[in-house]
Amino acid sequence: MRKRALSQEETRRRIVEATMQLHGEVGPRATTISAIAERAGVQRLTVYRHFPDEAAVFRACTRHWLSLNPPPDSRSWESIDDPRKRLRAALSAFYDYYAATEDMWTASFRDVDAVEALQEPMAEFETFVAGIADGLAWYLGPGRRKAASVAITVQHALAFPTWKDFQARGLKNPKKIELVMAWLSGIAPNSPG
Amino acid sequence: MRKRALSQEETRRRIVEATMQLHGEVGPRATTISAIAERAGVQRLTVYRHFPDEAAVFRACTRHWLSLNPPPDSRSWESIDDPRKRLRAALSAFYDYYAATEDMWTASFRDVDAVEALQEPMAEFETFVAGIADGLAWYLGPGRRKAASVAITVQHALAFPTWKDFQARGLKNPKKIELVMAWLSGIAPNSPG
DNA sequence: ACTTCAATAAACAGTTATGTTTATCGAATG
DNA sequence: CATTCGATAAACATAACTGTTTATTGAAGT
Repeated sequence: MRKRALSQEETRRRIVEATMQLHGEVGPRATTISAIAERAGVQRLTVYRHFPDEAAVFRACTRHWLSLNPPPDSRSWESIDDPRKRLRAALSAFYDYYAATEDMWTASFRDVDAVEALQEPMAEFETFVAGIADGLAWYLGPGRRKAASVAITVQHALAFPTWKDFQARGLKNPKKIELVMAWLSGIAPNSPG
Repeated sequence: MRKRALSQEETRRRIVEATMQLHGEVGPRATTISAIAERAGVQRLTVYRHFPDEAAVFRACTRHWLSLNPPPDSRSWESIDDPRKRLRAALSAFYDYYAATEDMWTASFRDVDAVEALQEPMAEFETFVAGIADGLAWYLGPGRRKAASVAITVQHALAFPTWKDFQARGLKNPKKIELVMAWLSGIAPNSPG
């Protein structure tokens, strides 16, 4: 059992790949098993042979897509001491990531309420982002009185819909970062860094 | 011809009302003619008798909903001379409006790409908001160098998705306004007002 | 009283999807 | 060379929804 298992893997891969494409193009909500089978060039029954139902395909798709498009790794900016430079680095990493993965995140945020299988990974991602934002905000070290505003601003700045709004208003990524930094200087003008 | 025309009007009203409810609850995309008929307590054929197709029902629904839920009127803050107080008043009006109409705007922003009949009114609303934002930003009178950042910040602040994000992060409306004002003080700290 | 016509009731044909069953093909495996 | 089994092919039953047709009912209009 070698070639057999390989070609089976290959079929499965084609199904997951087709699902990924459709999720990016029409969104998870409008992605049907029929369309997946057609796109993958297999029979509908073959999809059912590999996955019990739509939710299972979606889960496999999410896993695979995340392995191909890993979110920014906080280690890449943790070595930066200056809190403002560190925040810039993080914003830059996230905004580049969003620019490269815009279609999928647009579709996912739009469809998350309607597609049950999407809710857990999306909630996990939002928790991940919020955690990073809180860490970055903490190192900005504003007074206790302003900590909440700084944290919320950084959370808001790191969120995909905010990037998307900036993008729609014609801001390039560097300008987006400058804008967020300017906002923060209005809240905590005397913060270190 | 009196009672006849009235009861016909009444039937039409019930259809439009049912459509409005469904748009707020499940969104325009998932609102079917079958569901409208059922909700309105009429036969499906009766809906077709009043409206040629789904798009026509949606147009009538949009018109009626906007007449029941008119967006903020700029006249209510134009008399305020202080540009920052004026901005606060406008933000307050929009944020109260969004709080009162959250469901409909959430569904509309989510479904706009998928529902053709929604695109024109949504584009019109966004143009309306952007125009108000630009007016408010102009009166803040920042230097030429910072005018764009101020305008984009005010546009962003007045947009529904921004209100929604603040809301999801637990900010009450007054806090939302304070946050936006703090952001602006970071861009144009020496602006008049 | 008689007519008009808005709305009901019930069906039709067509589309698109789901999930399942049965039979067959054909290349990899032993 | 015979067998295994992943994939094909084609059908079935089920479910929603669209848009249309035909016939009927019953209150409003004259």
